[in-house]
Amino acid sequence: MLLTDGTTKQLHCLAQVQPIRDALEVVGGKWKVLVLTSIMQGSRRFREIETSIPKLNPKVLAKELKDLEEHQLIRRTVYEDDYPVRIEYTATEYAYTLKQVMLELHAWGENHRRKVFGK
Amino acid sequence: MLLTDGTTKQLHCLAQVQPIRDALEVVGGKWKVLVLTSIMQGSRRFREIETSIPKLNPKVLAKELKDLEEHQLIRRTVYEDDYPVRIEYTATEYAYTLKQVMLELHAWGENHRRKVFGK
DNA sequence: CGGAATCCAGTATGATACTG
DNA sequence: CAGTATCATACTGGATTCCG
Repeated sequence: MLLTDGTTKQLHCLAQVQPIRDALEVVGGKWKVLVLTSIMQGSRRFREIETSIPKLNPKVLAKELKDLEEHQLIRRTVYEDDYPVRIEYTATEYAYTLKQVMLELHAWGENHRRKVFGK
Repeated sequence: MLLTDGTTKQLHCLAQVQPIRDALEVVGGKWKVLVLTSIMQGSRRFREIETSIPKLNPKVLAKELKDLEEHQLIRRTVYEDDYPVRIEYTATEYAYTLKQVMLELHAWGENHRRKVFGK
């Protein structure tokens, strides 16, 4: 494709970057990765997740869980027959497709810390 | 390592996730990737970068540039001999180490859009 | 227990104008 | 041109309390 004028180039660039921004919207933010990891590591119940992550308060956790569920990364299951009703969160199969992304982020972040914050 | 008590497990989990959070802090946010990409694609001067990204205002751009420079992803060069003084931004070699991360984010984000926002 | 409701602070973002 | 100053607004994150 020929990119001779500024506008086309601009639109092209924006379109290219959009998927990256989409991905960042899903895993970005202060808590998403932490919450997801906690669930993947076996935390299932609201309180369990909450206490596994210092400084995380219930309001924020509630929102994070909703976001993650909307993006189909976790599943919320209600066990009605129990009393009091038991609710559990589990990671979906789909959540594990993030593995490569996480590995890359992890590797880069680790290296970056050494580089910028001194070894 | 034996993880028998909750605290140890919690700390372990936090430490593991920290690099990911570090990386997200660098490339996360609404504009970082856009600005960096624009520079990598050849925008060098402040105004050039600004006009290449719709809705981005100078105050925000100034901050993003500072952040990116602090993390050594871009370099700010002042050409004193010119008048008016010319200032140029270029991507560092180091910035290109983000390539794999970007590729993964891009691939996942593209797939995610198809999955969640319907094909 | 699993949240929702309320209130509040801090930061991010934005529009606009201005300066060296 | 390359920003900074100012003011306004939005969004995020947090503390606390309350409810079924």
